[in-house]
Amino acid sequence: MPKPRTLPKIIIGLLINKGELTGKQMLDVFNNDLSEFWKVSHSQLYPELKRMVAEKSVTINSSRQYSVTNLGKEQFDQWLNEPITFENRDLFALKIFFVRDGKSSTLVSLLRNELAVHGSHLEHLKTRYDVLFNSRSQIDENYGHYLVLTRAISRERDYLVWLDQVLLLAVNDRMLND
Amino acid sequence: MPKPRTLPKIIIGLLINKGELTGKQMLDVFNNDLSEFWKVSHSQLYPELKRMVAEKSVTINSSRQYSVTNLGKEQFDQWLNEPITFENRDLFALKIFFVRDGKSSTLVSLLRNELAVHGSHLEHLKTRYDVLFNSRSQIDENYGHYLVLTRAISRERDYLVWLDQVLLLAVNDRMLND
DNA sequence: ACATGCATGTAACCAGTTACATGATTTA
DNA sequence: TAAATCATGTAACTGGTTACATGCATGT
Repeated sequence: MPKPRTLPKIIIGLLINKGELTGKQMLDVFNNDLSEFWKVSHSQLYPELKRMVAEKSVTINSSRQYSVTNLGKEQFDQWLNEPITFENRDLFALKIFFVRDGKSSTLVSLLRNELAVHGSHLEHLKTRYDVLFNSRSQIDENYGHYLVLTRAISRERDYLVWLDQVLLLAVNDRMLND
Repeated sequence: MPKPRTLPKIIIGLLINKGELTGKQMLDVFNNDLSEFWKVSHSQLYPELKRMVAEKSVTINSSRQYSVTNLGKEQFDQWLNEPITFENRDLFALKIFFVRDGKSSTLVSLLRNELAVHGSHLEHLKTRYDVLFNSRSQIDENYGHYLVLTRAISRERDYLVWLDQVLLLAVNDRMLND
């Protein structure tokens, strides 16, 4: 089966958060707010919007502004709740981008899942490091490989710290407002 | 003009570092050593290898092992020395993967360039943060956006620290052996 | 010799880019 | 109203994926 399309979901997410938007306004969000994690060119966006109008997940009004339909909202909710696996992991940044409420339960479960996925990934990387680079000569003889592996480990460590912080905040906020 | 193909360069880089390799052996390197930064499926690799044989950047022997030609080496050297810009930045991890010598001048200049590129990118992100999120309400009202921006900033900070460390080591090693 | 598993090969399809083309709006 | 700029639209191409197909080895 073909892999699920994520661009439509992002478009709907934007419309849910920001209301009516033109294509250009969406492009601005993509290029300013989301560009670290997702890129969209206008030649990709406009045909996609046409398709989505045809599929009735969005509507377009006379001044070329798009709005999300109930069908679109359902599709988005379903997408948001699909579990993120290691292979899908790039979807995480997109999904949290659409979180409006810092103490939403969706955010907490997204964070917990992400922590689990990347925690075990870091373990895997550390194991590989111990196997491959436990002596100076192994490092010297595969220096490039050593570099990219240390980079990956450092990156994952930093990511986990960040995830932990955000999760802690979210959980505290939820407790305070119970 | 079409965007330059990088897969052939990676293949040549592997062959330069490891000598004769079969397709399967290359796939193993991709999936074990390089998977954090580049993915290749076998159905992409084999046709590419055929193309490269036709273009005479590699040769194949009777036991299906590939070797790099002088032409291939030239192409690789040229690619390695092409400057990396902000748009190209994902090439950095690939290029350093092929660095054999921890005190090579190529490594040092790659690192310096990467520091410059990501240093200014971090500045840009921090500026955006200051503009967008200087009050609690701005954070609360765009929490998802706040999250991805803090994530990007943290990631860049960690990356710069790592780059600094590696550069320091490389420079020290070069001085000691002068 | 055949069965099983692994390596290699190929074809159809899709997402995303580049390049080009048209509409619309602003400004001189 | 001409020109210029910006927004929208479209077509061709390509890198990469999925799915399917063939070769080749190894063990029984």
